[in-house]
Parts: sequence; structure tokens; C-alpha cells
Amino acid sequence: MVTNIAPEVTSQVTDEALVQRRRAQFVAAAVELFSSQGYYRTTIQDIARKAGVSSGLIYQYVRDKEDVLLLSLLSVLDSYKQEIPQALAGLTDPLERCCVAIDAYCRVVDQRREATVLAYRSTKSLSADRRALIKVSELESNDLIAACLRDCIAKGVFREVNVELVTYQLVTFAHTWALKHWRLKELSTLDGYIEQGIDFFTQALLTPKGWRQYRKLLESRHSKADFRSRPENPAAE
Amino acid sequence: MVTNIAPEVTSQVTDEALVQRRRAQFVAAAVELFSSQGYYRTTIQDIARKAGVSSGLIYQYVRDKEDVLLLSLLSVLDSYKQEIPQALAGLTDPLERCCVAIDAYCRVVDQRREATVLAYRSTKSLSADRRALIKVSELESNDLIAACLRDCIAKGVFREVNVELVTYQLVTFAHTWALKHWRLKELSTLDGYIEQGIDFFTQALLTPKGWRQYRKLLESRHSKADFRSRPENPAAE
Amino acid sequence: MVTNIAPEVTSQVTDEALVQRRRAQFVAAAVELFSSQGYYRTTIQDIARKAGVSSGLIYQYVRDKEDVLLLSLLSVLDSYKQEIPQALAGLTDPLERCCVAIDAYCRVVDQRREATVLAYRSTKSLSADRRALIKVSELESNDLIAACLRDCIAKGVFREVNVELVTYQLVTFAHTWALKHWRLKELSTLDGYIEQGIDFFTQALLTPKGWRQYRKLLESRHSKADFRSRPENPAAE
Amino acid sequence: MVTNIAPEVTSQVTDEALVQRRRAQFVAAAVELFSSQGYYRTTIQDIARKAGVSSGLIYQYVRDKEDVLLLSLLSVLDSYKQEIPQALAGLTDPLERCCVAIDAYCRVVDQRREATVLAYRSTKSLSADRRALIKVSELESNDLIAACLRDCIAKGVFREVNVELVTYQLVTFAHTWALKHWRLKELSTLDGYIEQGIDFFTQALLTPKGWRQYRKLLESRHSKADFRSRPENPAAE
DNA sequence: GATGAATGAGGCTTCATTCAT
DNA sequence: GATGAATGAAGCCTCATTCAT
Repeated sequence: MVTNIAPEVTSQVTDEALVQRRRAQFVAAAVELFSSQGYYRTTIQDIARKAGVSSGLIYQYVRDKEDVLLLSLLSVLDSYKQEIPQALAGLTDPLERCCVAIDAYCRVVDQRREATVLAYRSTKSLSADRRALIKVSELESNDLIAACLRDCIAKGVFREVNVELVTYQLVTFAHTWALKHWRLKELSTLDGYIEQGIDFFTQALLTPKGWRQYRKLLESRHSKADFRSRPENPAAE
Repeated sequence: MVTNIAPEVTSQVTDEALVQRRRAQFVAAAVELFSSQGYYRTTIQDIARKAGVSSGLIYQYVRDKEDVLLLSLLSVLDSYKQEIPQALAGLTDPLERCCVAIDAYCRVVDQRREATVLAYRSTKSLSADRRALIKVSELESNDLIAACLRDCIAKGVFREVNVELVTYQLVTFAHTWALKHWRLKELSTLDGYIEQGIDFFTQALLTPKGWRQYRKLLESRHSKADFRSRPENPAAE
Repeated sequence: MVTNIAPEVTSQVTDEALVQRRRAQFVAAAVELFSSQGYYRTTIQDIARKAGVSSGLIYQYVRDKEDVLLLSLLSVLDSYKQEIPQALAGLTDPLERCCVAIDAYCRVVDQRREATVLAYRSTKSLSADRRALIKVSELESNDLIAACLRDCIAKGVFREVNVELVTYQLVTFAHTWALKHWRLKELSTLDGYIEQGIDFFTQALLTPKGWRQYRKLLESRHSKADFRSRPENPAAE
Repeated sequence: MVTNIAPEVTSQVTDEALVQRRRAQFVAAAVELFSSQGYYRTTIQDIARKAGVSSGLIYQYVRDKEDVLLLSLLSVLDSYKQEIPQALAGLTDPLERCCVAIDAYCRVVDQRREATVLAYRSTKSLSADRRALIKVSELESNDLIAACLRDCIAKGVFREVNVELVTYQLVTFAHTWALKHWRLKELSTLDGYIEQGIDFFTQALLTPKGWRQYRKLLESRHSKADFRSRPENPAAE
């Protein structure tokens, strides 16, 4: 887990490896507690207890409780930035990359559902300067999606749209799975949600040329719109 | 302002009209403070001061601080449920109603931007039973959008899609204007945002038949996709 | 007890009389505790307990613990400013006034011995802006002494000396009774200490003309250098 | 620097020379920090950092934080006891010795102004048994002054006064330069302060016989009452 | 001998809630 | 009905001290 993203959060402890390990330990406990009880209802004692250390120790690694929140939120955003590139690795077709990116985003969000909600709840609890770090990180992960869109447009697969605005639609779509899970889980499975979303977005964005590629893409997939399962040997199919 | 939506919130005061007036007074102050500082950073004293009453008085009208939050969130959701039907009043064309509903939703959200963010931040701070009331209210306002969608589908203007899932896309689109305003305001105006959104959604949903109606609709409007300005007498144009 | 000397110390409570009463109550407890245990070893809980109130209440009347210290120190300095003029009331002879002022100063210090030590121990624990208020108050009480000196010099009773420097010698003489009481009490009584001091200072300051007046003054007193006991009717003696 | 004055302060380390060196190192750092920030606001970590050692090491040489304070205060008092005899070395005239002692005392205090204030602030923070050691040390340095006084009286230069009481006047005079420096520095230079003081004290104490010697003494000095600059060869003048 | 990470008790301060007026 | 002074529980954070390395 990345926990030195924020150089502002400085530690009294000098051993860098230890700092990484301890922070990861605290953040793991904190994300869980913040996610389930909320930031304000979680005490430093709670975090210390769950992390199996004394409360004082935490203050050797962060300045204050808000620092713990900052590191926690950054670790959540960071997990997005880890998963998406990993899912895209080796893929070259712009349209496929775009669909896989959305798929991957939705799946990380599903895995870290509570943490995703936490980001929406608690970012405003940060001071302005700390919040700025979150914004930077958010823009970076947005850009993973935006790059896929731009590529599709450049290749004539998608029509010319405002990339950043559409990026927010895609990102928000992924987040919504977490934010409205209480209702969505009654309406659909995650797979169904993703399938419906990709259907919707492609419908909104594909050019006629793009449509031909999209149909080919679907054929090469085992099941429609399941962008996890890559054909092991597409040529053989 | 509706402040007796929640029958669970009972008052020690018997005069019903007074209860309504006082609650509206507290909630107005509370929404403002919760929006700007957050729920936990706002004290009952703050609210009392801003409302121009004593802190003790608040406890004659609510059981505890969480009740104030509940009423505040309900009042925000309620404003959505007020504005959308009002914008739709007198309109009969399904496609137009759908576009106007989205337009209206985005505009209420814009007017109550901070309050919209508040709903995302603080709903989870409510106890489960209170949160259930919020969910009911949210479903009700969602249904205003869903009804428009269903109508369009029934009339063959939109293709057959999962109405509730698409509803969440539309609702989330409106909310996103508030949630990501720090970035979106640099990318677009509210009008541009709405226009782009409606363009996106129609593209995703319209049937060939729907397309013909959509083009007609746009012609009858003063400017493309500005669904506020209704032609006074369309026939005359 | 004066407890609104410092306008910077503002209260959340509006009733001015109550503010005065409560602060006096807290300060009385605080001075006693600070004097015996020191500022840092005394907790707000200690003060609250001794004052018979809850710890939270104190914070309705002061901003923080340092405010309690400020008010405590001001109340000590204030007692000097009360006692000296009172002792001087009705006296007109410059030399007598000077001796009585010293006598009175030593006696207040004796009565508030621990509190006087407190002022030396804890003034530096105040923030610079609060310490400035203490300095102003100290200069004011110094001026009570300085005025007597100036008068004596103007009347030719004392020789021309640097008034402010000598004032510090006199003031320090009084304070030393408290500061070094652990030793001085073994060397002398308060009366003896005062007598010796006045003898010392007059020796250092009197002009030949002053000497004549000094001898007359001593004769009119019941016992040498006891400047408390004023002859009821000096002419009768 | 003397740091084994207090046999009660025992060390876990056996090498006596090392103990001396380490303690001197800690005390130097501690005096500086205690003087500027106060005892309670200074942490052991602060001292360790400034001394360039680990915090744990300090506890190999003292029992607790109060021991550090004790050693610090003793080192301050000790510097008085070093300077005064050094200034008196070689002088035999009782009156001159007395004046030089006062002069020297004021000058040490001036050099260690903050440390002098520290002694007043923090002696009462010591436990009774530790404070007793301070008192002993204080009496010892007082005795350096008292001896000069006694000598002057024996030689008929000063009148018969209570030596210990007057000693406190002289000692306090020196300390006051530090304690009230915030004000005194606006009223006088150190030289002016000393000159005024010696003028004052001689006035108060000299016998007629003493006066003759005093005038001779002043003549032999380069500038009036500057008791630092000894005439290299008085006979030659 | 020296290090510095770890402990955990303790204190200041806040604030929801009560209740006498 | 309204006030606002009073309560006291609770949490963040500090820091003297210890101890494994």
C-alpha cells in the first residue's frame, strides 16, 4: 500500500521502511473503521486497538487524526490507480481498452465499496491543503479513463465529445455502484450493472465505424460484455 | 418547507403550526451550517445562534442533534421533489418532459449545491431507521425521473432499457454537478453541462422514431437544448 | 476582586454580574492551587472541584487555562493596587506616605505570600500578549511607590535619585519577603524586616533636611518604624 | 561545570569522568531550553536533540526529568560561586571587595539573565528534598557577599546592620537586573544600574570613616564606580 | 554504553443535553 | 413556550519513561 504519497505527512520516525509498514498498518485499520463508522465516530484509540498498537504510537507517524484520514483516502484512490493499468496491460485495441477500463473501475469500486463511499463522505472533512492532494490524485485516476476515451476518438471509434465531461460520467457510473449499492444490489448484479453501463455508453459514443469494431469485440468475448475474461487465444476462436 | 415528513420526529410542543414554523427556522440555519462546515463541526449552539433562538429551544422540537440532520436532509430532498414537477407542469410531450426533468434537476442541484454535497456526506451519519426515511424520499424523487423515462419508452421514443438503472445515471449526472463542481466549473458552464448531458443521454436512448421527435423539439426551442425557455406559443414560430 | 481587567478575556456568558462572580470564584480557587502546586501541576479539574463547579463551566468564562492564570495574576497585582492607596488615605506628609507605602506593600505581600511567589514563577508561562497586560499592571502599582518618592524629592526630603530604579529597589524589597521567606523568617519577623528596610532606605535617601523630618516622624509613632499604628491624636502626645 | 554537587543524583554509568562530561552536555542544553521555554514546556526529547544524543541516554545519567532541572539550577547557582571569588582574587581592601563583589554579581546575572530568571521560576517545581540542595547552594553564594559585608563592618567602614538581611538586599539587587530586565533595560545600562546601586548601598551603609575610604577608592578607579577596571599600578597614579 | 521505537496515563477542551427560572 | 447557564462524558494529543536491540 502506498502511504508516502503525501510528503506533507512527515513522521518523527526516521527508518523509512518502518514508516511505510506502520502507516500501512494504521491505514488498514483506519479505512475499515472509517468506512463502517465514519471518520468522526472513529477514535484514535479505536484505530490503535484494531492495529494492535498504543494510541501514542500513531502520533509518531502522523501529525494528527486528519493525517490518518488523508492517508486513508489516498490509499483508496491509489487502489484505483493500481487496478486499472493492471487490467489494461497488454491490450492495444482502443475500444477494448476503454471497455476494460470501465469494467475494471467498477470492479475495484465493488471490492472497496465502503471505502469508496468513505471518500465521498469524508473528503470535505479535510483541510483545504490536504483536500488539494486528494484532488490531484483524483485527477490522475480520471486521466486513466480519459486517455482511453481520447484514443477511441482519435481512432474514429467514438464521436467527438468533451472528453473530461464524459470521463466524469464514466467515473461517476463506477462510483455509483458503491454510493447507491443499497438500491442497485436489488436491481442488478455487478456484472449486469457493468454490462448495462457499457451498452449505454457505447450507444452514446460509438460512430458507425466504431459500431463495427464493437460487434467484433463482443464476438471475441466469451460472454457479452464480460470484459474480465480475455480469450486466451483469440485467433483460435 | 416540509418538516413533518418524518412522523418519528415528535415535538414537545403541541401547536402544529408553531412546530412547522420553528422547525423550518432551525432547518434553514442547520442546512447552511452543515453544508459549509459539516455535520460534526456544527454545534447545536451554532444552529441556535444562526436561527436566533436559544439552544434549549431546539430540544423542544427535536429529540436530538441527529433529528436536526434528518430534517435537514429531508428538506434538501424535498426541494428536488418540488422543483421537478413544477418545471414539468403543463408539458405533455414525453421526450420534452424527460429533457425538462433533467434540466430542472440539474438546476435545483446547482442552486443547492452545498446541500446536495451534504446529503452525500452525512446520510450515513444517520441511524439506520432515520436513513431509511431518506431512502424512501430519494426513491420518490427518483421516480419523477423514472416516470418520464417509462413514458418515453412506452411511446417508442426511447429504446427498451432498464429504467431504474438509467434513472440512476440521470440522477447521478445531476448530482455530479455539485459533487465535482470544484473541477466541472473549470470545464463548463451549467448550461453547457446540461446540454452535453442531454446530448449524451438522448444519443444513448433514442430510437430512430425518437430521433425525429428530438430534432423537432430542438427546433422549437430558442437555443439548442435550453430547456428552461419554453416557446410561449410554439405554433406562432 | 477585579476580574474584568483584561478585556481580552471574553466570556460566552452575557450577564456581566454573573461573569464577575464566577470568575472571582474560579480565580480564588486557582490562586490557591497555583500558589501551592504551581500552574502546570494544577489541572482545570482541580480548580473546578475546589470552586465547586464542573470543569466545563470554567470554559464558559475563559478561553483556556492560560486565561485562568492571567486572571489569577492580575488579581494578585490588583490586591497591591488596592491596599497601598488605602493605607495612604488621609496622609499628606511625603515622608510618612513613603514609609507607609513601603510598610503596606510588605504587609500585602506577607498576606499573599504564596501568590506573590506565583507571580514570579508563572508570568513567563503566559503568552506575550497576556504577559503585556501583567507588565502594564505592574507598572501601575510601581507608580504608587514612585509617586511617593517623587514627592519626597520634590520636597527636598530625599536626594535626587533615579526614581524608577529606586522604586524597583523598594518593590523588590517587598517581594523578597515572599520570595525568600523560607530563609528570612528565620532571620526576622515581618515587623523587623520592614523596620530594617525602612531604616536602610531612609539612610540611603534622606537629605539633611529630610533627617529632621524623619526623626520627628518616628517620635510621633508608637513604636519605631511601625507605620501601621497611626497616632490617633499626635498633638496630645 | 559542576554536575556532581548533588550526590543524590546517581547515575547508572560508572565511569565518573564520563558522567561529568555527559551531564555537562545535557545541562547545557537543558539550561538553554528551560530558560527560553520554561521547564514544563521543554521535553526530554528537546534536550536530547539539542545535546545531540538519544532521549534514552539521559536516563542513564539522571533518575528523572526533575533531576535534570536540579542539575541545571545548581549549575546556574554554581556560576555565581565561580565568578565572584574570581573577581575578588587579589583584592584586600574590604570596601573595594564589597563593591567588586556586587559588581561581579550583577555581571554574572547579566550574562546568565535567562538562567537567573529560570531559578526564580522553577525552583518550586522541585521536590522538597531537591529544593533543599538549591537552598544550600544559595546560602553559600549569599555568604560570599555576606563575608564582604562583615569585613566592612569589622573594619568600621559600614555601620552595624543585620548582615543577612542586607545581603538579601544586595543579592536581590543583582537578580532584579534579570527579573525586571524588560523594564530596566529601558531605564539604564548595566553599568548605570550597577553604579546607581553601589551609590545607593554605600549611602545606606557607610560610616563617616567609611566615607573617606570610599572617596579614595573612587579616585583610584578610571571611571566612577566601574569596578571591573582595576588600576594596573595604583601607586603610579 | 547508546539508541529510539513504543507505551499509556493524564490533561485540556468541546459540546450534546438538561433543567431551573 | 423560551432561555441559557450548567453538567460531565469523551476524545485528541503529549510526553516521561522503558526496554529490546
